[in-house]
Amino acid sequence: MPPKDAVIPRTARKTPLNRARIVNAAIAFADEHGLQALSMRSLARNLGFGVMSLYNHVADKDDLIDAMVDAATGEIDIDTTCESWRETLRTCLISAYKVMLRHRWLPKEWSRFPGPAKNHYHEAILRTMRQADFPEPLACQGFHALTMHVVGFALQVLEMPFSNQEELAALGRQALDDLDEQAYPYLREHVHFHLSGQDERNDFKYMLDLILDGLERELTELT
Amino acid sequence: MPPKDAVIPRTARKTPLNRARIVNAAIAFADEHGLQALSMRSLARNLGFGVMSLYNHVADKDDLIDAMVDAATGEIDIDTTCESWRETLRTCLISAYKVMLRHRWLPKEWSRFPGPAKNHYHEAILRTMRQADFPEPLACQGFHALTMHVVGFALQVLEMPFSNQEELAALGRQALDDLDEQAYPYLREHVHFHLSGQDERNDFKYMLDLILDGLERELTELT
DNA sequence: ACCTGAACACCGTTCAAGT
DNA sequence: ACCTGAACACCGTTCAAGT
Repeated sequence: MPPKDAVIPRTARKTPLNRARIVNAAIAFADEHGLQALSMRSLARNLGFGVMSLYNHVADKDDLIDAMVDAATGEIDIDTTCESWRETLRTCLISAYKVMLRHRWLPKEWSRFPGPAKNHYHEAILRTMRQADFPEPLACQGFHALTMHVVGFALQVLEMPFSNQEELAALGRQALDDLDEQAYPYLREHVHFHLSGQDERNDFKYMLDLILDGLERELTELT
Repeated sequence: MPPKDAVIPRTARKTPLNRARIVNAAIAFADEHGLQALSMRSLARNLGFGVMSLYNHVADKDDLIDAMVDAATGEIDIDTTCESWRETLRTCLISAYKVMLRHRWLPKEWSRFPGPAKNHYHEAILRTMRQADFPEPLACQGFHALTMHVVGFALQVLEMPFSNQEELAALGRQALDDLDEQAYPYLREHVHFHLSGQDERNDFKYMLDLILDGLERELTELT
């Protein structure tokens, strides 16, 4: 055991940097503090390196964010062992939705040039439908309806800046108080409806099943 | 007519700044160059004022962007003269979609704390359904399905960084070339399908009508 | 009331120099 | 091959001073 302040040989002082370490640290940082708080300088400090060290593994900040998006997208669980096309899509999309909630910065960055993980995810959805004999136009329509639902719903949920149930209630009442009764009676009713907890029909899975119902109906009508 | 370089009295040299002028200039700038190119300094230069003049009318950049979002949202046409709830919603949502395409930065900033114009827009949608005897849960579901479709579809369309048809084709072929045939056969097929122009089922209005169909069906089943 | 330049504390990134 | 500090050209915003 070396004494406390032994001089560690320069080369062994710290494990060397690499792309994956940088990307993971960036994701962890953005998960905790938000993507807009992520700077190259703070990230480097966090890793114990000078800023410019990052640029040996990453072209620029944009390249870093692209890599973050693809790494997070890779967390989507693609289970190919399900019995039906419906179950395959359901589990895959629910997993995608959970990834979006885990990485709250992801939905807004979703519309970047697709990396391999996103291609893999999209391929899986399309393959599932085409191999279940969806005609091409229906597969295309289903693809867009389903993928849009995931990111659209995530955006709509995350748009409210709270994390737990009490915060939601507090913010909801605040919103209610801010809304003029004369000008926005139906909006007030809507907020009140959400606060009352009767809106099970409006959660992610319920509306996902509605889309799947529609696809199933169209598919059986065709055969 | 004063000579070319007559000294204009200081007080009349330029029409004074105000919030609306700043917000409009910011919107025009963001429409042209993208929101990420908008800086307080460039905006002020554009208006012919010093940077700090802006802060007499705007709390900070965030306040400015909030104002931009609400001003753009105010461009949504809310027509209350339609004959049916269906036609009212249809025209309103198509108008909202067009606004999103006109201000390409808007969808990503949509999830900000709602201003009066957004409240007005949301109120109109909810009022239309409730006054057509939609029960509260169905109105809530329809509200979220419809509003999500507008911003979700806009995001998905704008995610492709081209503006005209030729660019689309060029970028599509590029995307095709980049996709490994072995790894992504179905994704290649999908891109090819879009390029072939057979995807009329996947435009904004077609899918909007699908949602409206679903709501109409549920409404008539209930009565 | 409205405008302003200087100054501050930050950015991302280039470059030339280190090992 | 990987790391680095100094420097550059930008940010948003505070402040104190002008009219």
